[in-house]
Amino acid sequence: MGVRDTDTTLAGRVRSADTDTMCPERLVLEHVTSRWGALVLIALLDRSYRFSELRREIGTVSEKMLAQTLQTLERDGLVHRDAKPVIPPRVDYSLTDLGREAAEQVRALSLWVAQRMAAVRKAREEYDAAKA
Amino acid sequence: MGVRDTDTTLAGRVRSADTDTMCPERLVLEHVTSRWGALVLIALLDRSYRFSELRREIGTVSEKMLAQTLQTLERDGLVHRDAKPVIPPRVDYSLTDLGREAAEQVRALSLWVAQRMAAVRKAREEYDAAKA
DNA sequence: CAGCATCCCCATCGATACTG
DNA sequence: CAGTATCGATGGGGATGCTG
Repeated sequence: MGVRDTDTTLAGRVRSADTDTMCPERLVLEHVTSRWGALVLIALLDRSYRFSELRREIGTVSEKMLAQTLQTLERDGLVHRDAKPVIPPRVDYSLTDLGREAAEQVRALSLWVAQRMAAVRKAREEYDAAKA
Repeated sequence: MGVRDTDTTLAGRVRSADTDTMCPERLVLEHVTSRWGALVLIALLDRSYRFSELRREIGTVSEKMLAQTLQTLERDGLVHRDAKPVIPPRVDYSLTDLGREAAEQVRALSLWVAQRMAAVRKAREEYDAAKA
């Protein structure tokens, strides 16, 4: 998940020039369904979180990826960042109205996957069996 | 994403997947929201497609990635592959009932993104302006 | 036509160290 | 506490060539 779209590398220029394959809608879809993006959005549906709280809640995300994910979601207007001017620093993250809409969609999709997981597993077994 | 009673949120599920790569739910979510997976599912909502038709319809997908995507979706029980024993080969791809459910979720998410794209763009401009 | 096999680049992500 | 900076390896995926 790229934080900046103004990247001047060769790959970046090629990609941003190719609006057919990497349309902006696709990028947003990627931001909300990406590994950490989805987990962050779903977590924030419950309540707001501080940075480290979120990190513990998700459990396996690196500091770097969490920061990057939150910045991307904030830039898209899905997450609100509230940095309080205190020592030690305290930053609260919450969903915007837009972000709540996105998070609910993502949660619905996640719940669907969970509900249908048994069917998927069965399909896989049959597929693998038919191959052998 | 599945919620076990002993673990109300996300951390435990991801953590328990450390033995492998990630939890199976996450993998399925990735299959249906991946770049080519989402496009394939949405295309197949309209009608069944032959391999090359699908390739032209999506426009920028490589042969390799389309084949790979279709196999993954077929293995998950979302896509049905109908290979007719004729020369030259003819293979039709269509959605299973399970796949149709997934495709509708993905389409809903895509439509939401499209609808809210203006708001996202505005949020980005404000974010970028505030940074400069 | 509908793929599979191979090579290889480089973007993504984890790990580590550092800072206000 | 809440990040930023840097580096290395891992693997996704495009390009190409071949097959039934």
